[in-house]
Amino acid sequence: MARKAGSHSDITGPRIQGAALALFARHGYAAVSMRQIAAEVGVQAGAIYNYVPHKQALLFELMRGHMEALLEETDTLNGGDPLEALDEFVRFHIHYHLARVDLVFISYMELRALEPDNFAQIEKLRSRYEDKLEAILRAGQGRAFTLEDTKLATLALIAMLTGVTNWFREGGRLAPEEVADHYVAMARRLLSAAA
Amino acid sequence: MARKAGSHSDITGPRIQGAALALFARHGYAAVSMRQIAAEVGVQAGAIYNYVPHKQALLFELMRGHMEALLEETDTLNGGDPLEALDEFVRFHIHYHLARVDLVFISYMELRALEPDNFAQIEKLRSRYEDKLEAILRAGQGRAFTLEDTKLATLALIAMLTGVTNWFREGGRLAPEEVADHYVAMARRLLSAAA
DNA sequence: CTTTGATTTGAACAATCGTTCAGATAATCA
DNA sequence: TGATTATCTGAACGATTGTTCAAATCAAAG
Repeated sequence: MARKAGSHSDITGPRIQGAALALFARHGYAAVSMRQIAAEVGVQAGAIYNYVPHKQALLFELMRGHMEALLEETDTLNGGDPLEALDEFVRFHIHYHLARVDLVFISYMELRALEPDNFAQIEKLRSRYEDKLEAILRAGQGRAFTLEDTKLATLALIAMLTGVTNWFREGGRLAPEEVADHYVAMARRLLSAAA
Repeated sequence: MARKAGSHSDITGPRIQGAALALFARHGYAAVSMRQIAAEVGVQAGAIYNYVPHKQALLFELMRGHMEALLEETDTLNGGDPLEALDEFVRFHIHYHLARVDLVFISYMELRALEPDNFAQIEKLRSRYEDKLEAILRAGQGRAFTLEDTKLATLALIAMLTGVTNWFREGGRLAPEEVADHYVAMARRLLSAAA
């Protein structure tokens, strides 16, 4: 037996990525074998190497794709005055992250598994995202917002917002929209923003 | 060669735990081998099994010890009125966690690596800790604090506080005491607490 | 100084790891 | 239809995994 009926790279390629994503999120990069990923797709381990040069690239491409899509999306945010920009950012962050819990999860948890060069690339993208929020806070500092330490507030806010992916469950007590509403309110309070 | 000069379980035991902690934190549980841990201690892999029945127990005992020590410490907090209790909790959390970044890190990151029974045990301990903060918020709800959703505020607060272990660096811009001051202020604002 | 018990080595185990590749089959194109 | 290309299998590779255990050596006790 060799090539399988109906086989096509446009189908198998994405399925490999999807299986890797799900398995990495559930068990961790190091704990998942190429054979497990292949089995999930219904293929032999060797077939994966038609799509990816090695296991590390499988992880790196997932992260890079996620971070770059995230940055691209944030570029479409309008902005307006600092208070409006904050609300918009918080709302976007919550919705975007809740729709991609697995990607968010591995992009944070598996940083250790990246080789140094790859790690540096991802870190650069991550800090570019943080900078966007920091710019909003800095623009409103002393006027729309009251904060002693902008950098610290940025980090605290991001941690608070991203933490939502840890406990949120589809079909739980709150819908994503309600969660976003609450976090907008909490973010405003955290920054002593005018109502 | 067999038993080594100066060997004693009171020394080797803790060193194995320490090496496991450091390596798990840096590379992740699944990515660390028993031989790496042994090498760090200066011993052969087989020697570890005089102290631990298997690799999983090495991780589990680290987590359990951490969570139980954490809970025991929080029992010594005085309390007072809700606002005082909040300040005290925040300050304790920051200091305690900053002094044990590796333990905090693995207790959060390696939950996936726990077998179901062990996971359930750790989760129970973790939720007991969260309950303590939630009780403080609930005690002050509508009076000392203004919050629409106590459970959500608890989770947001914990995420914000624990996030500090991700970026804090010894010898950085802020000392732990200053970090704690800022987080106390931010926590108060998040809950719209009276100054 | 002898005996007992604690501690470690070093080799071995079956299983699994990431990765390679020649050969086989299916899809596609002429 | 026949030739070409894309896709996958299945076996193999050396390395590494967690774990076990008899034998060896050291520490402690009598």
